[in-house]
Amino acid sequence: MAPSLHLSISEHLRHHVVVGDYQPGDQLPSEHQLMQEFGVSRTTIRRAIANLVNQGLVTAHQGKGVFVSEQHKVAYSLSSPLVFLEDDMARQGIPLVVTLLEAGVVSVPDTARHLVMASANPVQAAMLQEAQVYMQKKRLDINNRPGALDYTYLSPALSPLLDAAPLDRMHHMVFPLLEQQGIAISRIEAILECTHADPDICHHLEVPLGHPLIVYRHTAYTTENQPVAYGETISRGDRFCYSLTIPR
Amino acid sequence: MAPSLHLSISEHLRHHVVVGDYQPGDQLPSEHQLMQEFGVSRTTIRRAIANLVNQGLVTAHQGKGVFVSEQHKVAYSLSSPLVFLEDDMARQGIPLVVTLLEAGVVSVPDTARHLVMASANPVQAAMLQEAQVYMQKKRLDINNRPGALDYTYLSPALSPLLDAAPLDRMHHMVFPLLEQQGIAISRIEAILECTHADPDICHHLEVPLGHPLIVYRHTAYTTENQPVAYGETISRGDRFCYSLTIPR
DNA sequence: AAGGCTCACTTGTTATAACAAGTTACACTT
DNA sequence: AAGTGTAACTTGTTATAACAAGTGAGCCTT
Repeated sequence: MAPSLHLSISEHLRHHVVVGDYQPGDQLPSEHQLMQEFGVSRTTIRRAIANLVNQGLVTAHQGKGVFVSEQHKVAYSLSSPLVFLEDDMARQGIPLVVTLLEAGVVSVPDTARHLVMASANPVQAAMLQEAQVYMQKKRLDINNRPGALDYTYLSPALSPLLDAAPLDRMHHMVFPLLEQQGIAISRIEAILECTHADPDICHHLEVPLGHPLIVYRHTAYTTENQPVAYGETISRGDRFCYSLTIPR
Repeated sequence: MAPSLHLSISEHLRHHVVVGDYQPGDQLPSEHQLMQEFGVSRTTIRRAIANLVNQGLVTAHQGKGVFVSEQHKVAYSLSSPLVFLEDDMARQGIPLVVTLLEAGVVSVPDTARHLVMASANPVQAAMLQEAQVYMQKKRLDINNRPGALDYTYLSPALSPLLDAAPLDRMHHMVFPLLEQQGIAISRIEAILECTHADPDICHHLEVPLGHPLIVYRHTAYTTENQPVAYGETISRGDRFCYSLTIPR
C-alpha cells in the first residue's frame, strides 16, 4: 500500500509549492537535477512533474523549464471543489459562519441514490443507501444573512473515526478533518443544477417561495472507490456564488 | 504541428467510445493487442490510455483490464471549462447545434464590467468597456430543443484577426479559433449564478416567465493578462446541467 | 467435491536509451 | 555593431526491458 515513487516525489514538490519555498514564477530544478536529487530515473521524475502539471500547479515549457503557476492558490481549489466550497470562500475573504442545525443518523435522500445509481455499481449503491451520519448546516453570507444550506452524509464505515472527532468539532471543514484522520479522498463526482425554493428552504434561507436556488451535489470516493461522503449545498442563486481562476 | 502519436491513438480510442463501438462496461483490447494493432511500443499505448483515464472515459483495473466507464457521457475535463462548454460536449457525442442569432459591434453589458472590476485593474476595465464584437448564439440540447443562449464579446484588439476569420465561420468554437490564430488564452475567470428568466430569454429558450436559469459568465485573459473575450452562457436550470469527475 | 497450487494473463512501476524540438548564450563572421 | 551559427542547455516523444502485483482459469491434490 506504500505510495509509488512518482507520487511521493510529486507530493514532495507540491509541498514546496504550497509552503512557499517555490514562489509563483519560480523555475523548478531541471529534470536532470531532480534525477540526481531523488536518485531516480527520468521516467519517474517526468511522471511526478506530469502530475503537478495536471493539477495546474506548474507549467512546463519546452526548451525553457518548468515554472510554478502564477495562480497556484486557485489552481489548487480547482482540483478539489470541496476546498472551493469550504476553504476557498474563506480564502477569498468571505467570512465562513456556519451553524450546525441538526445532526443524527438517517438514510440518504433519493437525490444521492440517483447520483450513485449513475455509476451503476451495486456495491456502492448499497453502501450509500444504508444509514448515514447526517449533518445540516447553515452558512451565512457577508451581510450575516443566510447564504446557503449544507447537508452532509457520512458513510457508516467512518463511524469509528467519527467517535474520535465528535460532531461538534465538524461544524465546518469536513474534508480536511477526514484527511487528517487518514481518509484519503481520491475522486469526487459532482452535479450542479438549479431549482425553485420549497417551503422548507424558504424558512432557512429567508427567501420567498419559488426563489431561484443553485444546488451542488457531490459524492466523495476513497482511493478504493468507496463512497464515504455525500453532500448537498443549496445556495441563493440571486447573489454571488463563486468565482475561480482556471489555469490552462 | 502534427499531433503526437499517443494523442492520436487516444483520440482514436475515444472516437470508438463516443461513437458507440465500445459500450459502457466493455473491456478495451489489452495493451499488448493495442501495441500490435497500432504498431507502437507499450509506452505510447500506456500514455494514450492514461489520457483516457484522466478524462474519465475509461477505468483501468490491475490484473483485469481497461473498461469503458459507465458515466463517460458526463465526465468532463475540469482543467478547461471553456472546452467543457463548447468543444467537449461535441466530443462526448452530445450534438452541438448552434445558431448565430445576431452579430455586430456593441458595448459590453454591465455584468461584464462588474466581473472586470472585481480584478481591480483599471486598464483591463477600460479595455472591456470599449466597443466589442458581439455574437449571440442559440444552442440546442439532445432533444433538439433550445438548451442555452450564448453571448460572446471579443476585444477590439482582435479586430485584425477577425477580418481573417469572418464571423460566419465563428458560429461555434470561438476559443479554438482564437488559438489557431496565435492568441493564447492563459487564464479564465468565471462566475456562476442563478436567475429568473426574463421575457427576452423566455422567447428563445421556450420557458415560462420566471423559470430558473443558470448563468455562466467568463472572461478570458491572454498570457499578457489582457482580457480579450467575455462570454455569458444562459442555460435552462431545470434539467441536467453538468456532472464531472474530479481526480485529485 | 473442496481446497490449494501453478501458470498465463492483465495492468503498474521503474530504468535506460536515443532522438526531436524549443531556448539561450556565446563566439564568430560580416 | 549587427547578424549568424553553433553548442549546450531545456522539455517532448518513443522504444525496449525487466520486474511487481492483481486476476482468473485450470489442474492437481486431498
